[in-house]
Amino acid sequence: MTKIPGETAYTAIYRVVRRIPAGRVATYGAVAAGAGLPGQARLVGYALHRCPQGQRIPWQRVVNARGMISRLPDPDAAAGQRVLLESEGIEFDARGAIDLARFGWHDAETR
DNA sequence: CAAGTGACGATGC
DNA sequence: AGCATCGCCACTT
Repeated sequence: MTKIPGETAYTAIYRVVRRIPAGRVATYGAVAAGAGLPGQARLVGYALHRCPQGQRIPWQRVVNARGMISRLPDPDAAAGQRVLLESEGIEFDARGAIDLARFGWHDAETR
């Protein structure tokens, strides 16, 4: 991952999230690692929390380590995210979790 | 400038 | 197995 001086961790995170292909999901930790911030999963969540719509970040493809959707004080938003992911081909189990072993995305280049 | 907070994760109990 | 706590870092008040 090319480290650009002056770039905040946020931008790096957004870039990684944007690289997540449809039909795949990445965990906060994986995104953090890909962004050059190993162990800083919180920063990823924080960055996505701001939800920069101007960059159209597919934040819905980022889930926690259990493959479940976090945040969601809004049950409506949760359902929307789930449906959106399902429409991309992602399958949820009875617990509402995603099988990371099959849908978990791992950066092949880790640039 | 100091303290609090947060879409998480790992560990302890 | 489920809950409580600490750690990590950036941003807000």
